[in-house]
Amino acid sequence: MIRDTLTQLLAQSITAAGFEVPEQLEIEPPRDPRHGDLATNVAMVLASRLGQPPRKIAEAIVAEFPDAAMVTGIDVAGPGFINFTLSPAWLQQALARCLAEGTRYGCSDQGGGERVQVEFVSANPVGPIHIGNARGGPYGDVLANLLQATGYQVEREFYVNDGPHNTQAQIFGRSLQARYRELLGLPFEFPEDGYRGEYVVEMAREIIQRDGDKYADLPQDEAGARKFFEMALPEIVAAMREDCHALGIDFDNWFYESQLYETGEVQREIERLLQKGAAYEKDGAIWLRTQEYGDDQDRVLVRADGRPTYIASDVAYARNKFNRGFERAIYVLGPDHAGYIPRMKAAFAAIGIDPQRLEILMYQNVRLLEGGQVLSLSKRKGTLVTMREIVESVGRDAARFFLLMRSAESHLDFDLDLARSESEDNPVYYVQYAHTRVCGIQREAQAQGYDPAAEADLSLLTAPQELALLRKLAQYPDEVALAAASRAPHRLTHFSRELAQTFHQFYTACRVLDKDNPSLSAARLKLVTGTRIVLANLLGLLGVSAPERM
RNA sequence: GCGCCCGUAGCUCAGUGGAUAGAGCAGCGGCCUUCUAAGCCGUCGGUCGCCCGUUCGAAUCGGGCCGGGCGCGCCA
Repeated sequence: MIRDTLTQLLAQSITAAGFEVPEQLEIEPPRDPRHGDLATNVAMVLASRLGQPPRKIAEAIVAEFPDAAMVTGIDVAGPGFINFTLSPAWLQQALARCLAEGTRYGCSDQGGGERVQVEFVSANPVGPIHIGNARGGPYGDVLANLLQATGYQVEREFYVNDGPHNTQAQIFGRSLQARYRELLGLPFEFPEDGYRGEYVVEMAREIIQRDGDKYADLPQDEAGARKFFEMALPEIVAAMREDCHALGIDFDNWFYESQLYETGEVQREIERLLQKGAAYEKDGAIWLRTQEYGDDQDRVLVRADGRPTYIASDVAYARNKFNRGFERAIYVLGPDHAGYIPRMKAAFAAIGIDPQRLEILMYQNVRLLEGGQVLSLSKRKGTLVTMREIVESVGRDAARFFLLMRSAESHLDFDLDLARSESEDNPVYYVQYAHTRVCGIQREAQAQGYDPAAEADLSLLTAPQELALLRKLAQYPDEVALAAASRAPHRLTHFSRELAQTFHQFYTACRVLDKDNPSLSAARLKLVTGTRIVLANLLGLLGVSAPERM
């Protein structure tokens, strides 16, 4: 990559100028493109250590900088920045590389084949996936795509909280049983904090259609509720799978919490913790010493009535993940799990899992806007907006793009009207339209008899808009690497808009197919093909379609 | 009360300790005889919530305050 090569050359010239190379040598694209393609602050860093004027140091370094074909200009600017301008020759070479690598352009092997599991969505199996969980879907999915593209072996996992002691499953089972009895005209009691969504009534109706009043005699207690939950579970999981699929998300593995109980892993983990002294008994319950590892208090592992809490199965689950050979486990969690993070980190430290191998990423809430109003959502009233409804309302492409536009730690306003609008305002169309225009040019070129495989003289690409587009294409691999490393899929949506904009500007300024200038046309066609490759790769990472016509 | 996240243009948000803080939308004014105008160009718009500190340099790091969101169960 550009940066690596330049970093080496820079280090050489720093040494040649008689300075010590700082351990962190930073070369970054400056915010203002007028300051060149890449810039370093190394002279200022050295200046404060040596007590010399930064510009003087910068000039000494620049004087030692070897001639390199890739760089056309090196300037000392501002307080002491060294700015590099990449030569058109280098940019043209980057395009050649892009054309050669095709769908692989932008990929790297920095992950070194490390096995990573990304667990995301993992909504409680008590109903459809709603918008609160939905944001984690595209986020986890695109993060997984990014890691794959940068050389990791990635597995996507959905954790199904169907454990026998899950309180939410209990409440859901009781709600379903109540609806079932209600429909049959039997006496029933609807739980106070029960699930009031219409889907629960429909599920009860389906059970009656299938099995009639077969379950009328089941007691209205924990066991009865559990039975109803288990009856509904396959259907709920199937629906969640379909909902995710509709958003373009397909998990490699659906892991069931109940499995951890069936295999005895939860029990074994509890015993191991007691033996190690990481857990202790108090007030009839078993507590995990998470406070020693930074939690604000110890946490109950096993309730006084003998039933383990979710922490017990989560700890067993974490060990299970690493036993399956993953070197790194990434958790993508919603904002309601904020308090869970220190707790789980402490728990994992207590069981001896290297916290370095465990990453917990959190995203913030989504607010839905429609007609300029914030939609108020309530689980109690059953007015949750589901992921399925979003996809059906705005389409998969817009749903994914909009959910990915903001950084995860920032609250997200999802404007349904804007996402639905097939207009210039919609950023998804802006990007897709660039791809469509590329395809239009290629169609026209084919009709006019251009040979897409023909050699072209890329050195003819020197117009400002051509160079700007070349720069953008050359920048792409660094951008993918950065988005992956900083776990920031939203960078891709921003980059895709920038690339689309640069292309639209090129399109407006530079006529590609010109009968009077066949060699320039051939070169521009290569640039257009490169743009198509990067747009398609980018949209592919985002899981958004790249249409040939709109 | 404690913890996590956020506070940047009228709105929604980018911004890796660097240079004159950016984009989209909204507003105003232009551009279709040519590969799709779902596009392009110009213009207006800022005490980066406030204060103090660290630094050669702070929207960015630290402390304190103010404002908003979320979380603080032997629920998950």
